[in-house]
Amino acid sequence: MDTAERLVASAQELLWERGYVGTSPKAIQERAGAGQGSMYHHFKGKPDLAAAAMRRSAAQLRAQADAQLAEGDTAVARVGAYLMREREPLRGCRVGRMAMDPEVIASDELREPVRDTFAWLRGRLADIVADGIAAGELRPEIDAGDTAAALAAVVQGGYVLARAAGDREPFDQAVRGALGLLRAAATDPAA
Amino acid sequence: MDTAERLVASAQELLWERGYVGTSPKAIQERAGAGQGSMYHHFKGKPDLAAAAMRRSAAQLRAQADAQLAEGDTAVARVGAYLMREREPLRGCRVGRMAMDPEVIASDELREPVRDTFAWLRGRLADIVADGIAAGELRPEIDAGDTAAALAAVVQGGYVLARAAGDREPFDQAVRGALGLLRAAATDPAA
DNA sequence: GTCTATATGTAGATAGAC
DNA sequence: GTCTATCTACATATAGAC
Repeated sequence: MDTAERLVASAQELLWERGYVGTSPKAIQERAGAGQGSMYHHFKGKPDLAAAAMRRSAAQLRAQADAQLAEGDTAVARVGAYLMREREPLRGCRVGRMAMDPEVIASDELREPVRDTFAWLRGRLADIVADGIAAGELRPEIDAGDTAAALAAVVQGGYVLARAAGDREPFDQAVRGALGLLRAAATDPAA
Repeated sequence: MDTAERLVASAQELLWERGYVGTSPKAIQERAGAGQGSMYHHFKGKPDLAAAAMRRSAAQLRAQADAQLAEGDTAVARVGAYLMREREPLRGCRVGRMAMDPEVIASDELREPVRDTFAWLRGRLADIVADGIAAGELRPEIDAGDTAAALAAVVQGGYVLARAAGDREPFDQAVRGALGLLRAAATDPAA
């Protein structure tokens, strides 16, 4: 891995752990084993490096989610594969975390990967729920877009609950609870 | 409002907007119209003032939620009153936001009000869902604790989605979606 | 490409006068 | 109780040598 790659990887880790405001160029350099001059040679400054790191994290998260959402043959199974995937709730979401940062939200360039990631995720989930309704698996009373937003929100909010508790259990409860509610919305809840 | 109160109120606002790491003592003083010496006279330092501000915000949030959760006579109505209450999704949750801050999570004193707030909220929601199941309003297949965690998570995650999008709509979709799923878990979904 | 030197501002606090 | 002075460290760069 060359220096520029190490800087991006270090920035990804630190942004995940400490957010944008809490991450200094110096800390990134130290973690990457690179000097000041080196960082400013490869990147224009902190916002530039952070944007590269966030685009990378967003792409990785999307690839991961894409694989999980393809697992299973029913809507409930596919959503379940996404919800129940192995996570580290106490670390939070490396993309969602950025949405709470005022400087990220204030900058179009920094907010873009975050916005696109969740817009894409909600769209994918909405398609799966809509397919489930069309196939007669899910009750037609539920709205596909609203349900998709709720499912995406449960994961993001689960991170908040787990970190607040200092314990992963609330996260696990939240995703189990969401899946339980989705099963209740099936035309045959016993399935 | 005396100086100490103004300092706490200013700290509450800034912690909400910028988080713990992003809030400086100087910024708090300026917003409160107080000098350095004044702040260090009333509080031991930034962590001490922040802890006071967070306890205040936690108490206010809890009082608000307590009122909403008492509205209505069925479980679905009470949860609905809580979910659909007027909020400002783009500002995020002033308590939940703190859970993403590494320095808050690392300090027992700072994390305490956040932990207690969500433990209390999940408990209240779980009681309401359990009552709904006991009354025959909600299907017994759903777990009260898991469902409560999912409902609390939807609100917190809704903030993330709205801020990511730069638009309140995903928040509104998420709470509507959660309520729709809860209605589907009613023994009489048409009600 | 990487290094060291330098610069300006802020973070977070202490000391002591008033 | 509040003010001003002072302090050490860090944030975020730029300049120019190697």
